Amino acid sequence: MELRQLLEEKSQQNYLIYLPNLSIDCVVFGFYNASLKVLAVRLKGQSLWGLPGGYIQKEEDVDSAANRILQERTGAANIYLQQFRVFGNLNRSEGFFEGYPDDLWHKQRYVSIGYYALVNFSEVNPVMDLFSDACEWLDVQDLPEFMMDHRLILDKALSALRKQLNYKPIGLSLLPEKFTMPELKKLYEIILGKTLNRGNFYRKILRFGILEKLNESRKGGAHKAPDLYRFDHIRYKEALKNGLQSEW
Amino acid sequence: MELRQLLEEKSQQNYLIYLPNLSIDCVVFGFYNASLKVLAVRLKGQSLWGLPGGYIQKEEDVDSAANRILQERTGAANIYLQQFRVFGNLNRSEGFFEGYPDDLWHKQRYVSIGYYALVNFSEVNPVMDLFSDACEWLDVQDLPEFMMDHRLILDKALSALRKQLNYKPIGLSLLPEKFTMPELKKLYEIILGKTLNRGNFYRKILRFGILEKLNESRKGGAHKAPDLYRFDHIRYKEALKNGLQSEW
DNA sequence: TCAAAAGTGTTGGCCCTACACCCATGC
DNA sequence: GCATGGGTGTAGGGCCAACACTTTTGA
Repeated sequence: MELRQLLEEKSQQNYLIYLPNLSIDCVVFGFYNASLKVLAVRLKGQSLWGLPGGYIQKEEDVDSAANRILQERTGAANIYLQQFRVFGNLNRSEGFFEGYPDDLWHKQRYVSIGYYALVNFSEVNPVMDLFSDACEWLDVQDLPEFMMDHRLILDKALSALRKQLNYKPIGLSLLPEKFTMPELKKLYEIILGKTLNRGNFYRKILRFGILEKLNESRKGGAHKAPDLYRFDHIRYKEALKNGLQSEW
Repeated sequence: MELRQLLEEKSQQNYLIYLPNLSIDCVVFGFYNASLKVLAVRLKGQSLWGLPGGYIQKEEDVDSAANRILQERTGAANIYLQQFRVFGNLNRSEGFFEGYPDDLWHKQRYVSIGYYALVNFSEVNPVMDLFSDACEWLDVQDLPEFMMDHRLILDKALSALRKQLNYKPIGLSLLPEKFTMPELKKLYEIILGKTLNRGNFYRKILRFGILEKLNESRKGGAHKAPDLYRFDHIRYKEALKNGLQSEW
């Protein structure tokens, strides 16, 4: 079915179910093949990509709404989800639904609450919905054009994530159960957008005391087999709560 | 006039002017008499205090709305204003307008966008509005009970501010033009909730390179007269943009 | 002259940088 | 063996905490 017809059919119903003028946009990060990925959707018949998003039910907490929206898209529950910013400029979706009737639900002015999520790539199955004809992982290093201000939202999410590296551990939600130091280092490097010194990274990460070294190594690749680690979940959660870095 | 009558009169009008279900709450910090203050209002005939807040006009950016609301309350423009979090729980104002008609504007479910502001205490004149019978500075160390979830919002603002100390300079908006090191140290101590070592604080702050030492001292107090400093605005703004502390 | 506050000096330890050096592996 | 990447060692500098010392002021 065509997008226009679908939107107009849903429009009336949405006014009854959801809070008006409010939306949620999710920036879902995954890590795969030594690169950072973002979940993106493409509306039927459109060329531009967008972030997965949705609306808040009239009788639903905002955080619950974000969780629900994410679960619909990924099939995964209990995802690490972090509200990071509100996008409330008047003109942020200007002209996007031009030609559609003015009372169309989707043509409202939206104040959007931005969340970012960190997920284990292999546990996620991107799910399309009625309005989209694509829901895929895109590489953060090589992004196509996005609709409305979704590229801005993505950039702000990345910079919020980058800030978080300075006082919280990361990786438990993004990496598989077992991983190597070079993989963890690569993750940091991609988020930060710069290369790090190997030895110094090893020592700094180990000093955090959130890693457990396993008696195994990742065989099979060329060259020396790197040691495998996993996170100590208890210490990791403590570090999440108490913060890592030097404070006043 | 009584609160109820006032609210009911404004109610209809508000539906025309503002976006429904959305509000803004401002945590306005000031520094005076060696203690941290917060601007609070009290609704007519109510015992509990609340944060100054307001609504977003249908044709207004969210950030502009926050600025407008603050200017109405403080008379000051160009205030340092920072969005820090959305409060979107369903039950956050539960029962507050019990007994009022269900279609009252103020009885809606609100998703509130939290901002904190840093202002120069002496440049602010707290302004009451129609609905309140008090608008005052309260001491952060000695707070009364607040309505709804406003105490939570205040606490989250403080902790956001505390986090900001780790990567941004502070003080330009809170202190007078000229100030002493003990005053700046006191400001940090109050925000952080702990005492700092004098010598180490001096050196660390000076190393930031955002202070200019003046050839004056604050005479008049007992004991040795402390040197006066002021911020180098150019370097201060650079530090605000680039961040201060150690990063990856 | 004395107490209290402001300002400066000093010491040891830790972390950070940079780089060098080994080790393991596939070709 | 050799190139490549993984893991560890090390030397120098800077920041940090803690504490001691000096200076300045009003009473």
